[in-house]
Amino acid sequence: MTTATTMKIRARSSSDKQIKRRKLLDTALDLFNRQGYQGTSIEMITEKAGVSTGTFYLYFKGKVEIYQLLNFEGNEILFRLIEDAMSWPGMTSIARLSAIAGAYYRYYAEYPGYYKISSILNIGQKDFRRKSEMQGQLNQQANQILRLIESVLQAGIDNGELEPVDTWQATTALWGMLDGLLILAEREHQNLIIDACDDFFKQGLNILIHGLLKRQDAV
Amino acid sequence: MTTATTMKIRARSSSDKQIKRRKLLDTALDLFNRQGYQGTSIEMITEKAGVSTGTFYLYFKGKVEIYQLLNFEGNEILFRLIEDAMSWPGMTSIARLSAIAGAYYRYYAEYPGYYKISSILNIGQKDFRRKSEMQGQLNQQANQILRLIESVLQAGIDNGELEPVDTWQATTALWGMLDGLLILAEREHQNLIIDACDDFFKQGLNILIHGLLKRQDAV
Amino acid sequence: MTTATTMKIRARSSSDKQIKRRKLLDTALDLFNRQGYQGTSIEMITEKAGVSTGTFYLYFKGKVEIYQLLNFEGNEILFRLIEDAMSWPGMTSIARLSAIAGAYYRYYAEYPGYYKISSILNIGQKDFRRKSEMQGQLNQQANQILRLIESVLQAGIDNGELEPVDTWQATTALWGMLDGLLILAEREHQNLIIDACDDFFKQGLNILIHGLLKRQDAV
Amino acid sequence: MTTATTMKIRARSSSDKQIKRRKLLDTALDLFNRQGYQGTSIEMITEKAGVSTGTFYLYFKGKVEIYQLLNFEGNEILFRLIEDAMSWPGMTSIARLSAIAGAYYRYYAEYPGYYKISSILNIGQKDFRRKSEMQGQLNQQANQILRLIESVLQAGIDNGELEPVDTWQATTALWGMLDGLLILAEREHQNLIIDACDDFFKQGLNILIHGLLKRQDAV
DNA sequence: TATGAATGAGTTTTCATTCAT
DNA sequence: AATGAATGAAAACTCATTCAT
Repeated sequence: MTTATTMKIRARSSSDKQIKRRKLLDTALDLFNRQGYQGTSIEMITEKAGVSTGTFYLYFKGKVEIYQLLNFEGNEILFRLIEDAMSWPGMTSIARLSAIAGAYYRYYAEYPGYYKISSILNIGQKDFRRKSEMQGQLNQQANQILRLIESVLQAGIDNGELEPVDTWQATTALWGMLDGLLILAEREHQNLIIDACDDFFKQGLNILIHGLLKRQDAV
Repeated sequence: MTTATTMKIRARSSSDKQIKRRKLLDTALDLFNRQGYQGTSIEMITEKAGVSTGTFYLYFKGKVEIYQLLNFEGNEILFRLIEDAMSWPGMTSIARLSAIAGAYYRYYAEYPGYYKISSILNIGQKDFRRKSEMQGQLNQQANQILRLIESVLQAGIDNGELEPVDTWQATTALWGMLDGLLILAEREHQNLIIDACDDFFKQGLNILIHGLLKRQDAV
Repeated sequence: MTTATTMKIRARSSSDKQIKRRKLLDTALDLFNRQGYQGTSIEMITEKAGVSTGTFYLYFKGKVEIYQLLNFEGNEILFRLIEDAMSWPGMTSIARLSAIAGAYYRYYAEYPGYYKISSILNIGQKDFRRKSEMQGQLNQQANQILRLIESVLQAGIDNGELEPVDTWQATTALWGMLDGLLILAEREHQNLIIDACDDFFKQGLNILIHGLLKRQDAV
Repeated sequence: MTTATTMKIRARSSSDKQIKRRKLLDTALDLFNRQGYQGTSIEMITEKAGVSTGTFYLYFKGKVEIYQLLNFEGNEILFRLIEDAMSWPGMTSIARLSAIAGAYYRYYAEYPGYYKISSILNIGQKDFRRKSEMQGQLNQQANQILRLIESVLQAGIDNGELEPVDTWQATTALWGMLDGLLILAEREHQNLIIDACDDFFKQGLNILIHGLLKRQDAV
């Protein structure tokens, strides 16, 4: 029993395990962002996290799983940010939509690592052919968010703030636009065309919301 | 003695070579769409195209090159569609914007393969670190399109149709939104939530354009 | 539970690893000798060594590295043989030169594998263009040997045994001649012309040394 | 029959063929020197020589053959140089040996391309396993040269100029030494240690010949 | 639990040679 | 005689995953 000093400490308690697991997740997130999914090997992750290759497989089924778990986490963060932004009573629907957009932007700005792996990176679809149980969960999460927005739009229509549009269409439109703005922002940012991301996003949102306001003319 | 279109024919004339080249490009496009970039091997492409491995390298420098060439082609198609859509004299700026969006939608609907490899797929960034000569061209192409839109917006502002907004911001906003809509459409389409893509896209655009029209109120 | 020397054993201890590493080095040396550098593939080495392809890369960076390591080892053996041969006190310079030659011959005779890869084989220069860190070390080793000989010649001149010739020229001459003799011996040996290599080498050396002795007439 | 202007001219006459053949040989020699044997592809040779890939195989059986033919040519040149150097009547044996060495040096200095492919470059032996008919001829040539030297030594011994040594041993010794000197010269030349190759070679030869002169003492 | 050596299928790419034209 | 498109068997190297310890 004299190995204590040099050997790596085993995760005896459940919290030790959690710490190790977290470390692996964080390291993977960082590397997926920097090197891409394909460009990140398990060995890179484990080495940087200070564990052995084999240990990785004690915590995760494989490379795909850890990637999907990170996406899951990201979606949860985003969902919570959006919920928080909408939780103040007495907001108008427009203000709520604005808050949702703001939350998405915060997610993009404050959790770029999570944002980027879901939107920018993409995996050779082959990897996902089989293990799709979690993929289902991921889609569910995305849907939850959309449903939240839809409910806000519905409320806005109900109280006369907004035009009576098809709520699901308007929801996807809104979300798609926000998404598109961020993707473009990200893309152009790298090309140094956009510097003030913040403004860029607000301006886009502004135009969009005006389009939803009542008293608009048809094309 | 007509060789017709059967395989295993030696490409003697330059047009034979063009046909073979096209076959390879088309096959690659198909596979990139189905399996992703990383998930598609040279062998898959050549086997499906009915040529040997070596032949591939007779026509292309490597996997990266064929991928970039396909992107280039896609961008060209899109650019031409947009130009065509705008080429009618006597259109209002609003109508022109509408036409641009319509062209983008047509691109998405009629050339889904091209659309998908540029927007949906993404490559392990590593592969593109070095060979960036063509990458430069690709960025230029994307820019050309944005500049086109910007000029339309500017014209709309000049003739009083549109609010005097920052044209570059509005351009990126518009494009980003269109992009985002299509991405979402694509994503949701797979989940079978959206069936009438067409309507969905039009509705989104409608909302957007109203936001740009004059006489809008500020948030 | 002694694992003995059977294959397919996991190298747990560091000495196990050393054994496996050695096995790979020895196998490579053998194959380089028999098939040449280009004619030897990694697969040949690993198959003969009883490990998988991947294992090779666990121990060496690549084919070039293992080749250079073998050259390095060979040079070290030669250097040690020469040092040993000269280490007896009270030898005349002539005797020392003779001992050096003898050591070189021993190297040729007892470590033919090492001898051959450095002198006979040659690599497609392309492979060595870049990775030259070790190549530098290899050149240094070769130089060390030449400097050793030079010092012996200098001593011989200083004590009047030898003609006062340019020591560096004489050194390279001596070494080149030894080298040439062995190369010819090797070449002819394959053609079965020379059987008594030993004598052949001694005779050559004899002639050479007489040329260096004092009291010689000029041509 | 209107293709005359643009098409490449066919080798109608036998001399046309010879010219094309020579061009291929010369180009190959140049490239083998610069890129090494493995580093030179048939395509490189044909492109530089201005013919098509297929044409190469009209003139040569393959890559190995052209390499061996070049070696053959080189040996012939060397043999003729040596013959020429010895052809003057009334030379002493010592002078003849000196002349042979000079001829070898001239070969090295004036036909470096030929010299280098035979001594410095080497081929993965695998390539030579089968096609050894020509290899036999090459060995014969080398032998011819050695026999020539042997006859000179014999004459020198017969007329009392030289010690009565074993002529074959002395021959191989002499030749091996010359060879070794040039190899070292070449090697060190690249490392910039030797600048005056000429002197270096003469000095080595000088030492050697003195060793063969009569009235030498035994070791 | 934890390790990390071992695996081997899989990938991109090269090139001597062939053969239809 | 000449072409050059086509071939396909290598080759070097990678890496997710396994499993003996």
